[in-house]
Amino acid sequence: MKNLVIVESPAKAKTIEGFLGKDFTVKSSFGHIRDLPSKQLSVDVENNYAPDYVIPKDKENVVKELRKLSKSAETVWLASDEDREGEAISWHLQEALGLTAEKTKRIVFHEITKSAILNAVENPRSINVDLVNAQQARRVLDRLVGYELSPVLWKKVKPNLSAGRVQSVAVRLIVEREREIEDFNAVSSFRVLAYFTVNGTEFRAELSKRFDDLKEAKAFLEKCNGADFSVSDLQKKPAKRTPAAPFTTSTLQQEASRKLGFSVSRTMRVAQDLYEQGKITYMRTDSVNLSDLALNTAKEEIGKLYGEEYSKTRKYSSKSKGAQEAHEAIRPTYMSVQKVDGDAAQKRLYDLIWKRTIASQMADAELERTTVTVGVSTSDLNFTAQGEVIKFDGFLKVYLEGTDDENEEQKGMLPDLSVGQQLKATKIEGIERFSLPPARYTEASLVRKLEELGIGRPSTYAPTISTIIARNYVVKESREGVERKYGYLALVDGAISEEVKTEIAGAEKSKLFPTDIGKVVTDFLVENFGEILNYNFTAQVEKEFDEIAEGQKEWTSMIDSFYKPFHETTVDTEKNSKKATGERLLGVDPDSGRNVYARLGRFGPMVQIGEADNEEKPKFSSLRAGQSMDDVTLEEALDLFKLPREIGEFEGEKLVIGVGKYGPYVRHNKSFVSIGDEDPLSITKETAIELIKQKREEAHKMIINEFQDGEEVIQVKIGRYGPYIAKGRNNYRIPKDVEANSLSLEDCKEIIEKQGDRPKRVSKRAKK
DNA sequence: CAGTGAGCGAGCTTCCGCTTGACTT
Repeated sequence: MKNLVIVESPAKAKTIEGFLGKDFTVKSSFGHIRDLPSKQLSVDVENNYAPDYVIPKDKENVVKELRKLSKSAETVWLASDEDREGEAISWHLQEALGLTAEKTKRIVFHEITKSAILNAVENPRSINVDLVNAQQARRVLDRLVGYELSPVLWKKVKPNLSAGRVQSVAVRLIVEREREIEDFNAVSSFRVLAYFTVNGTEFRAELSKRFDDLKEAKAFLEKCNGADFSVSDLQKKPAKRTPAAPFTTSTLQQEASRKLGFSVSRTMRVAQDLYEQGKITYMRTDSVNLSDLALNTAKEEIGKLYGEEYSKTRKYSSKSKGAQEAHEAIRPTYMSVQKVDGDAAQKRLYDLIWKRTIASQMADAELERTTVTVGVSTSDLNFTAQGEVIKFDGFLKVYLEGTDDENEEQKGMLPDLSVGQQLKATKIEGIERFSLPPARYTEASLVRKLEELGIGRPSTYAPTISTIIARNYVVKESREGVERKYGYLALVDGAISEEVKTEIAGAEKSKLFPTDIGKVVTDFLVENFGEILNYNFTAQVEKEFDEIAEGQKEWTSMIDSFYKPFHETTVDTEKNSKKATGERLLGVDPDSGRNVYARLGRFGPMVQIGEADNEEKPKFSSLRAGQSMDDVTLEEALDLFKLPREIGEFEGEKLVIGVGKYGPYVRHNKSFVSIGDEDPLSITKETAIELIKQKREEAHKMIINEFQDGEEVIQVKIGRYGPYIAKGRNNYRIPKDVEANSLSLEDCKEIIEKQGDRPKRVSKRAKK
């Protein structure tokens, strides 16, 4: 073999191999091939921060193969991405494969086109050690922060917690937003709207002033009664709209969330599928740049589909802070492919990417914006209305970026009007409106905020969200709003009516809420490790990484000046700070006269009666799902101690209501049945029995077939992942090509036999 | 799988960024 080319992604390897011809073998490293082992710190803080890199288990085979191939190759071309991480990947490859400088060449390209790759091969260089060192600094800093902070949390808050440069700031954003919302006081005011009809077209105008209360609004409506309305001013102004830049990872996640309702991880999964099928370019990128080839084919396509006048070639440049620009923007591989085969999600996401990319290369939309002012004969106040007419649709023909602002109103067309024209108001309304608290984060808007702060990378946005949810710092939830009353006035046909209407306020769909744990951990970290929790921390260290990359700074001395004071703080905090429990005194238990607290315990949020250092031991109870340490009342806390309770007998066995790890339940003869939304304090015996019967029926429905095999029972059942065979405590997969309904006892035994002696399924508790 | 929360102490947990599959009851 003459040439071995190593890239990061296997899909990329396949494409490039086609460009390079048969003298080149192209292989993938599947990302990083060496890393710090996760079991230990693996950074020698006594010895100039020497990192201890190892080849992880799941990369052993990759490295083995690359080592073999590189031995027989004349030249090894390291073609990982041209950013900090990519440079480090090349360096680790060189080290791990034992490559000599003579036979190794480093090449880079930003777009996967034949000319870009051939050009890269013509211009090889050697590995940029400064850039590698910047990556080592990044890696070592993250390890030191994560692996020194997390153990402090285990000691001072709760085991199994984690902290890090990225995740802890993400949680802080959510915690602080929640507190802004909690502290928010809605102010109401009266908005006045007038409806006019001209030549059969109705339009709505809003009074330039809002009134503080109903009385003022009513007084104004009384003035309007019998007044004359006329157009006092009419302004027409041309305006234009410009298309959004092509997709990056972050903007794709935001648009897929707004328009398709995809979670951040779903978007990435579907995009990965499209990428592997060669339909789109790489999906983890912070670049908005399009290759010349893409610009040209987009232009061609737009001309063909919509006409030359719709085309406008635009080059975009990134403005985001940490952008490293190793790839192109996310775009269709072939601009001429308007639709793809695949499942619905793939089709929809591709459609979004195609439209966004095409629109980014289209002409501005030209509009005419009209503002009309309507005077009132009995008042100095005016009504105004805005209308918009599209003169040339331009990119709007294809695509308009979504918005997160739920209150944005669509501007429609206004009828033809002239100054001085008399108008007749068909209706004038006074509506009480409330100011809105800041919006809670969605997954996608959190990603946007993190990107804005330069925190995290395209490959980590989705995993970061998974982590903070897995640690139970944050929950993604929908919550029902509450009914709110608002005042409403209407002036119609010379009479003013007054009403109190109701609306639903504060409803949330798939938003991120902090948990009690998230709040306690954030408060603890902000108090003790303010530097790292600072929103600018990443930006600051990034600046230093850049200096290292430019050869102006030594990476170990940068780490040293960070680590020395940081380590001292961790030691000091471990020694001197009290346990962080978020304890709150709720009041006094009337039965015992002892204090009742809400606090965070080893197993999560709980309430406690009495103190630990008292003679009488304290009593404890976990909070229930939906309850929070911040707002649980004394009464609710005392209710928690009323469980478990007996509510009667059924089939000669006791019925006991309790609340466990998986929510409220009724226990009957060793079996547990979830009671769902029923209140465990008031559920009746009849309801409980009904639920038990339902559960029995459902369990019965799961059984497709049942065989007696001597002493044992073998069942064919239908579960979440399709049909399976159950014997004793063990479950067995049914091969894909087998019809579950037609399985005989012999068939089942054969399948069980084949899958063999699997380890007996044991509960986690039993293992312990 | 429906408990636990004091104290004792062993042994466990943990980061961010680069990449894909294997596997699920």
